[in-house]
Amino acid sequence: MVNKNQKTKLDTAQVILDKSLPLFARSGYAGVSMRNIARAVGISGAALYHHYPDKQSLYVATIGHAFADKASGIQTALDNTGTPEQRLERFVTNFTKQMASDPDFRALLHRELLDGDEKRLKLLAENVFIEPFNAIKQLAQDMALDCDAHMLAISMAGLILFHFETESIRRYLPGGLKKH
Amino acid sequence: MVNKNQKTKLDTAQVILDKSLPLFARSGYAGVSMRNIARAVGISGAALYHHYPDKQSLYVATIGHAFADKASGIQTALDNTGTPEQRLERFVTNFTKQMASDPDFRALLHRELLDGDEKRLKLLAENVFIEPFNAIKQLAQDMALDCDAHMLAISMAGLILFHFETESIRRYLPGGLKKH
DNA sequence: ATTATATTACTTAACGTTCGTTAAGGCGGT
DNA sequence: ACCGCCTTAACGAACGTTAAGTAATATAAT
Repeated sequence: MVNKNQKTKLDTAQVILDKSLPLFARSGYAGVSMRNIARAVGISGAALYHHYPDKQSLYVATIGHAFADKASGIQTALDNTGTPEQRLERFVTNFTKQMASDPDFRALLHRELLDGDEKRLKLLAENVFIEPFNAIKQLAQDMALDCDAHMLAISMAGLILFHFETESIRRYLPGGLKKH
Repeated sequence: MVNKNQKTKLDTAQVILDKSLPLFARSGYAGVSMRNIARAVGISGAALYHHYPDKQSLYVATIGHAFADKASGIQTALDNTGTPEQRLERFVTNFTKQMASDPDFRALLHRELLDGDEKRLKLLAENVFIEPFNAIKQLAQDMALDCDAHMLAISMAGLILFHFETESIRRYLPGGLKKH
């Protein structure tokens, strides 16, 4: 009989990923210790090494898990029904809602853009962003916009994400409160 | 006679700020040790404590110094000659050039938006960004745009900064190379 | 069915290193 | 003689990681 007990190795490994994600997102790689993560999971520090060989591997697995989750979420925002204008608006709305609902993912994304090495950035680009990126490029062509599609896609993401990134500081700049 | 020797306390304190800035920008607060900074400056670790009481104070002084520098730079990009359109284009050009020329400042800015506490963010907002922010809001009014001036100013900054932020990952997304 | 063996998932203790920080003192300029 | 600026040496704490052992479960042999 397999998995009679619920606490198999796979389960714990998943719990570790789920618990370490917000820690890494909030404090960054160097700001979170293995003992910290272990405490959040509810096991001893040494137990982490039965699931991941070292801290770096755990970190990579964590962002991999987070980005895989998001990639599937973003993909559902991409359907090809309706006029290009409708599709664009639907995508922007969905993308904005998804980013709004997950501050941890946003923080992790910004951290990776700051600190990620070539390998991780390439993985991130090819596994998460290439699909929505190409979808927006396609949209730009369908709407017969004459501007650079690459620039347009980046600009759209920037417009959305930067408003979240500056959320914490905009309270100190003159302007409104209810923006979404 | 004051300051006959070049190596006064003030000078060293400035050198410390200048040398620690790129370190903090590249690796973040927790990723840089006092001994690291000391080595970059060329003094012993203990000597740092003759200029700054602890690591946190040194970090705050570093970002304060970096942001004060940038604030004066941005201010020169704001003159009131010409039509609103000319002023806007001139400001965007200047702002973009300044951000392009200082990756360390950009990294430090993103890190502060991620990690800065209330006090530091407030300082940052009131000492660095309020002036260009208000200038853009004024521009929006002069050009009789009917959109929200607060949103517009944030969006403009986001459009510029996000392109730099994603510089490292755009190499892996289909699109051009020469963008500026 | 019972016993022996292996494996899994964890524990506490400890290792060597690096961390922020302090103590104590040297050395040149006033 | 004093003071500003620096040194080396050392402190305790926290770090990533490993060692050794335990209790429970699965597998296999009798």
